[in-house]
Amino acid sequence: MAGTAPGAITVALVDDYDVVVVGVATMLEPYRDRVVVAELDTNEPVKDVVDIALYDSFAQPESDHHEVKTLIDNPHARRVVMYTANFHPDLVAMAQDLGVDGYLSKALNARELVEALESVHAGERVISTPPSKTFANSGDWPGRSEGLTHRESEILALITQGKSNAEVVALTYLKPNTVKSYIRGLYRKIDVESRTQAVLWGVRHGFLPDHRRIDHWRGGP
Amino acid sequence: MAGTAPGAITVALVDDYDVVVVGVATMLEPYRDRVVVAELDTNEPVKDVVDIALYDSFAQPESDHHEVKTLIDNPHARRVVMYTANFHPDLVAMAQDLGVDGYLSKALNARELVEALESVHAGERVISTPPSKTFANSGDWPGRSEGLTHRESEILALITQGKSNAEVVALTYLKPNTVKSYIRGLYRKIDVESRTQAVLWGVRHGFLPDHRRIDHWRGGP
DNA sequence: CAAGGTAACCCACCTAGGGGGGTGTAGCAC
DNA sequence: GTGCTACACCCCCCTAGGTGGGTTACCTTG
Repeated sequence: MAGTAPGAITVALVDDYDVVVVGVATMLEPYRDRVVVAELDTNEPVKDVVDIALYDSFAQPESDHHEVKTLIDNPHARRVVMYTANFHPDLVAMAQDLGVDGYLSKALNARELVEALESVHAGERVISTPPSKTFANSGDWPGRSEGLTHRESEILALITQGKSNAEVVALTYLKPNTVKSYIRGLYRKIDVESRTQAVLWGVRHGFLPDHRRIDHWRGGP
Repeated sequence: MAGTAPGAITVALVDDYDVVVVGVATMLEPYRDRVVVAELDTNEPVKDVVDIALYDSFAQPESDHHEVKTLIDNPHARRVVMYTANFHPDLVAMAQDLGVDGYLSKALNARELVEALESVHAGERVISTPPSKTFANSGDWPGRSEGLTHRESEILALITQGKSNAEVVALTYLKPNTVKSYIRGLYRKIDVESRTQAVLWGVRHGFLPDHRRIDHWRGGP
């Protein structure tokens, strides 16, 4: 990262997909005097202590709170903030129980996100209100340029990881029929007629995780 | 390719999988004074005229005779020989109707293969007798080192190309139940529990075609 | 304001795919 | 010979996955 602004909040983006990480980083770029993305090179072990670890929930076992727990227990991150589009009550409750310092919506625009991060940094616990608006300005995700929505991409990512419908249901907190609807929709968009073909499309379009986000937070240096 | 032996038969190996091509080439290496693999760099267009194009049927639309037709029509190959493990009567008949100069079994060992190629080169039409022995000494195929049999690999390759069971049946001239048996067997061997996971295993283990074998035979220079 | 997109959900229906067993052949190794 | 494996085939059974229709609600855009 280029010259760290003195006094700026340092943030580590935690996500398995480089596109997503880069997307959020780009979104925050204009505010680099207030928020600096310190940990972008996600394949390197965590070197320094950051002010905030921003855990992006894209295509991730959202019910798997181990990862968030790992972050919270890790002294390299002073605060831990969830950054998600999913506001299922169970998820919000779980995150708060774990002790996250923020639960921020992907519907926030860059300015709002920066403000929320500053509040968290100041010691506040910030919980976004459930969104119900689109994530048009919330970074990037694989498949976006091909016309897939955030949700569709998320589900395709899970499928491309070899997950079954039942697993996708468990991970997204959606209903089985809803998951099926999304799958059908995305099949049409990417022009395939089976799950295996969708997986192949996925691996060719960056839907395989580029790394395991949490690895370098486990057993630090 | 190293120094071409004068008088040796030149052979082009036609297959989508580099491992397979390399495997056959290695098998023929000891006989380089009699048979020289001239077209190994499969991503290059066909430069010269070869004596024989050896069409390896691994994981290929075997019913799709367009490819063989393309070879036969191409002046860069003096003779066209099928090299296959599949001796379904329809396939043999089809190949002969198309006018192939040989239909050779993968069960042949290197010496036998060389002799057969020499016979073809001399003007004979050589049709191997149905094998009913294993292909232990017939080159290489993806997944071999992981303990998959030739058939299992072939079917996994087709699945990894996004084919349905019905398509695999059509392509291999096997019965639906047989295909299912193989699939179940290979799931156990590679330790997966769904088709999508098998596809992912496949892409990670070289089951995606490295190129389209027939491309450089179409519309030559 | 209407139209269009997105999100979340619902139902009934059907078949492809996967799980469990089984048969017989042949060749290879001991 | 006995055992082992590869190959090819068979049966029944069941559920995951895929298809074709919906609904409601919200927000954005023309």
